[in-house]
Amino acid sequence: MYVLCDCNNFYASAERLFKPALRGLPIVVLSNNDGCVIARSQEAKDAGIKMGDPAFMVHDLIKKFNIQVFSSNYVLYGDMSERVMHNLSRWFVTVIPYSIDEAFGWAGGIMNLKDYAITARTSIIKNTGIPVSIGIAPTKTLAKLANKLSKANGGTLVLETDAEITAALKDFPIEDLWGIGRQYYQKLSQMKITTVAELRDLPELWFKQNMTVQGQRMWNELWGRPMLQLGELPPTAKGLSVTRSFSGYVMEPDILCEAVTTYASRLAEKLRNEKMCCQFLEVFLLTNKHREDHPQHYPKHVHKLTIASNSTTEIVSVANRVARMLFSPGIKYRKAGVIATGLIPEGDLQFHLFKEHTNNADQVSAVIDKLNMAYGRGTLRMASEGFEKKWKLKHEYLSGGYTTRWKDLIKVR
DNA sequence: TCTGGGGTCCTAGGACCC
DNA sequence: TCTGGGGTCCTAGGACCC
Repeated sequence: MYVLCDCNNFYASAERLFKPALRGLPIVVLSNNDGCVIARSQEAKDAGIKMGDPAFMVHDLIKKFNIQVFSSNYVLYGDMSERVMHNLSRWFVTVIPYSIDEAFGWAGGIMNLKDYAITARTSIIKNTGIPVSIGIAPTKTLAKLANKLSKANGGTLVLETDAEITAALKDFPIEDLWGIGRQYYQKLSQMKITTVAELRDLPELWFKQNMTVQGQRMWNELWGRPMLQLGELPPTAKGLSVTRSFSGYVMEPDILCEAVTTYASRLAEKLRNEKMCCQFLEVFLLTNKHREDHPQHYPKHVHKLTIASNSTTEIVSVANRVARMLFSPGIKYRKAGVIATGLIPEGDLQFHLFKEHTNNADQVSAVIDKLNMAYGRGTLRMASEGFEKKWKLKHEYLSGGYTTRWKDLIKVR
């Protein structure tokens, strides 16, 4: 049986955990740049704040209901996530994180699954302070569905028999099903299909023809036939990227390069963290797609590295060159990104037949990592990242690093 | 004025090969 | 009058996830 455990209102729950005075008050967490709402406590949902609402458009609601606003604090969420995952793996075997706030797992050979799920949930909540929900079923798709239903069922739900599964599908709205997004929802609505029970009764061929093989897999999973494996540990990423919006518009190549340098060096750090090198480096620029009155420009270029690399100096110099080439004067840029693909493990590096390989660049990177590990990120960095950082993200409502920074430790007394 | 960031998988179509 | 069949690789775009 597949298990899906997820954290309820994760970011909002994590913020509230370290500010107990906020218990019962509505909370929202904003995306990077304080752009839009990406997490809400139950109270904020009740107040009418929707997922993805731009912050400036819900300003009045925030005032009216005294909603507490936070910028996203990924250091805090990442650390809390690890704690939840760790606790979860004490109860279920092969726990595979699916996102920052949920994980799949396997439950085999357990006598009374329903009681077991309740005990596991209680323990995880007690140890982490984060409320979680647990769904268990014969396939991943059904486990996701059970998880969603569990929230109105005291936080756990086990679907074991065919009768239980059929009953669960009966009133389950298709738009809440894993794998049904906006487009498929619209298409199905036009066919007057509204519940998963109705969906499951369509012929298999329909899924293949209208929703590719992914839809076909979903259909089988709904009938209790597992098509999706738990996955490997750790799942090896296909690509890594760092992309950010600017706080304002960028129109000068030098400023743009400061930002791209910063993203590129973060990317190099991420690669080294994963012990991977990239063979390709893509750089892209973006204008504000919400403004129809501005000329739009979204150039991109993929550069093939002669030798795969994860060194800060190399990645930064390539990214900078490409960014300068893509830049076009008179355009108001809003966002830029650097993407590493063609990842290979550090150990499998293929050197150049005719070029001598020196590891100077790698030594520089090693020194950067060592100093930044000891004294904090950004202690040693590339000068081309600039000093003023006018383009830098907004983070007006950032909470503390309660679990990762000594000076932010909560004082009990 | 102000609208996130990081991913995955799949398909169609074009360019090319013999 | 009538112009094949079997591939590969790459890119763009569309759908989805949290």
